[in-house]
Amino acid sequence: MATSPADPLTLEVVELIGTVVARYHQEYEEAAAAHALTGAQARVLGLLTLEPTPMRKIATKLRCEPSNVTGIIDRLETRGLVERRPDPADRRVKVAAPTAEGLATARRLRESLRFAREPLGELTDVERTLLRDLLKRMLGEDAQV
Amino acid sequence: MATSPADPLTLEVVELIGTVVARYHQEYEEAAAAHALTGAQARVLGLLTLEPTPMRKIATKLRCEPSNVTGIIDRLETRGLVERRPDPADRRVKVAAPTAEGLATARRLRESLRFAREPLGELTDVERTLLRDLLKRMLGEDAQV
DNA sequence: TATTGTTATACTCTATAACTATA
DNA sequence: TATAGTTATAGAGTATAACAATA
Repeated sequence: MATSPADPLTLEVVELIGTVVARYHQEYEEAAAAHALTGAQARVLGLLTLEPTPMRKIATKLRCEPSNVTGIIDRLETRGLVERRPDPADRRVKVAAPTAEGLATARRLRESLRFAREPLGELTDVERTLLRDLLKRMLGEDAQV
Repeated sequence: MATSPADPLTLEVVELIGTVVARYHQEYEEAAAAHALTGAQARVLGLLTLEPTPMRKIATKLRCEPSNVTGIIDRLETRGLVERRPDPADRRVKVAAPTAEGLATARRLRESLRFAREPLGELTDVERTLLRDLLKRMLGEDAQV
């Protein structure tokens, strides 16, 4: 507690972060909608492009109940963007994996996410490095998604 | 376009911002849930504590359709946190305003939002000032919510 | 005629609980 | 027994379209 909750500087930074969060979300949803995806569908598809993932693990990463994942994958599968594969090692497990079309959609989606790339263009390399280090320290050692 | 999309430093900062966004949202939803509110309800209640607001204007600020606001205000009103007031100047307009209990709930909610206040405690005043200025430049002149 | 708010409808996301098939 | 995934159910947020009251 080095800082009082009412510290004006801290409150200003908190508000700025709130603005960043709002803008980020807005752009993400818009980019997803431009590909006829919901935000949740886009997030899951993005996850799967990193690595085909069992249903249960998707739920853990999304911090939601496993029953929700069933529906999201259902809808992505209906669209031909994802498929369920059996796990040879454990027949209870179903591994969700992107199709070729799913990979292509995810790539286009990623490229359309201008946010934080365009605004960062306003900064110099030195400033970006500074920002990176400040965010890292703010997030602590465990700064993984 | 001063920066290539593939610039590793930029990508790292984008990822860090993504982490901040994810953590911020998670904490916001948890804080809202701790007060038996959904995220949308908490956001609207927070808005109204700044200023009683016509339904239409709430929709604009939330960037959603006016029909959605009806439901959100309905639920807040049922809980006794918000009330609809007629606008003397235009009888079509209904102004949503927080009740005394709504104001108290909003204040407790605000105080429970530790995010970005606690992590910022890791930084010195100089660093916080630096972070503020970088975020401001990143967001541009129109850095309003 | 245009605008404000509401209703009706449909879809998605969400959690909870019960179910199945495996382990 | 325990675990992975699903189904059923209900509540909430969302958009669209049609509507009543008012401007």
